[in-house]
Amino acid sequence: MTIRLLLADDQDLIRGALSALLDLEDDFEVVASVGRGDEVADAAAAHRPDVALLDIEMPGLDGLAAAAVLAARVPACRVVILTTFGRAGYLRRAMEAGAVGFVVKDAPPETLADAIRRVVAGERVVDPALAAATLAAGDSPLTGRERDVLNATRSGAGVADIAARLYLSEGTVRNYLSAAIAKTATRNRIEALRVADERGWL
Amino acid sequence: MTIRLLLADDQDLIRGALSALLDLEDDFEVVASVGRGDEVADAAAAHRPDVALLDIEMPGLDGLAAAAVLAARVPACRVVILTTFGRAGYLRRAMEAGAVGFVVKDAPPETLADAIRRVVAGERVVDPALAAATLAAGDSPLTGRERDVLNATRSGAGVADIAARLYLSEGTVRNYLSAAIAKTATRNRIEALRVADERGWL
DNA sequence: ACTCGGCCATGACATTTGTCAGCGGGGCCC
DNA sequence: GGGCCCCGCTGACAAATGTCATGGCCGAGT
Repeated sequence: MTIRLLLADDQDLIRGALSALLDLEDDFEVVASVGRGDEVADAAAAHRPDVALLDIEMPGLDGLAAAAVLAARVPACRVVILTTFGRAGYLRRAMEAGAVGFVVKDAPPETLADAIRRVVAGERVVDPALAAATLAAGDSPLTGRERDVLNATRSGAGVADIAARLYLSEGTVRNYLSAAIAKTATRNRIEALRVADERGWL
Repeated sequence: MTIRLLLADDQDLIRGALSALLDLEDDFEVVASVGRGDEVADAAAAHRPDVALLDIEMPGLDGLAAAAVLAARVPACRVVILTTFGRAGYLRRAMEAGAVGFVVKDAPPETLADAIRRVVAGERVVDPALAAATLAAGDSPLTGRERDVLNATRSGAGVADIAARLYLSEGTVRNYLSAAIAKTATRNRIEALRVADERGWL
């Protein structure tokens, strides 16, 4: 019985290469391959893969969101997240989105095939080290608004810009920023953003 | 006549996948595969590849530096940079380092094989759009110190920290930062860092 | 009913950051 | 020698940022 796969990654070359790699295995068949998150669900509905391999960074819809849509629309299809970054927050969010596997791109090549087979067998597959890190990072102490404001900081915008974009007063924005800085135990917004990012508190 | 290839990418899975992809071509043979920049030159010396495919982000030595070393130690080996980011500065630096090809990872899969063959034939291969962007970005107007200070900003450190790290007065640091902000036509250090990054002014 | 927490805001304050003008020293090139 | 530019510094000022106290409005839980 061959395992039908869907591949989603925004980098064409990587997608092609992964496809080539997976095709080397006799029991795998790549039945669909897309480059945007918002094409995942349609492709899965059309081709009925057993497993969807989703990258996180994708245009349209990120892999985590795509996983959630997929779980709702094509529940028979198991989701494995395949990403560059073994960030704690990604893993947590992937699990919440219904993924059953999580593989980082610097794992040895056999890992992927192995993970796919185990997922099909009903197991959950996660790198143990990453799982530990995720637990260590704990839940995000940031409130929704604090997250919003921190995220808006990413572009380098000033308080005024953020306030405008979020329809808040400037003072409020500064307050949230201050709270975020306190909770991350840093000394300014950019450090706060960096550690919140690392901890997956986004 | 088969073309001998060396593959350097820090992500095992990607390296394996690319290897699989390239092996599909009858005239290619992957003779070496490494995961660190500082292993490139030795591997090339040992296996005498015709073409080295180097990723930029690598531990030990980045792909650009590795290209320079390779050009000096194994001049017969042509260098193709294979990277995620089609950033103007990368291309410029790649060319300065002696690379003859530059392929981005979201190019269509055939592009890579094509680029390799053309490089072997003596051509230079660069995405035209990227080449144009690189010319548009122009040479860096930043002075050495301005670069240093901007780079130190990356971690999110404040003026005082940067001054300490660079053995400068705080006022001087602020002046350089101000100059960098002016030259990038932005409004604060973090925007300045972002655009300088994009333009390859590092 | 009461409390707690998130949300949004204000005002006041200290600190940091960005800008500007100006100084001296050195290297390079005409 | 005289320009020119980079380097490094200072001092002064305006603007942005971070902190704190305080208040009101909600919804969820006890």
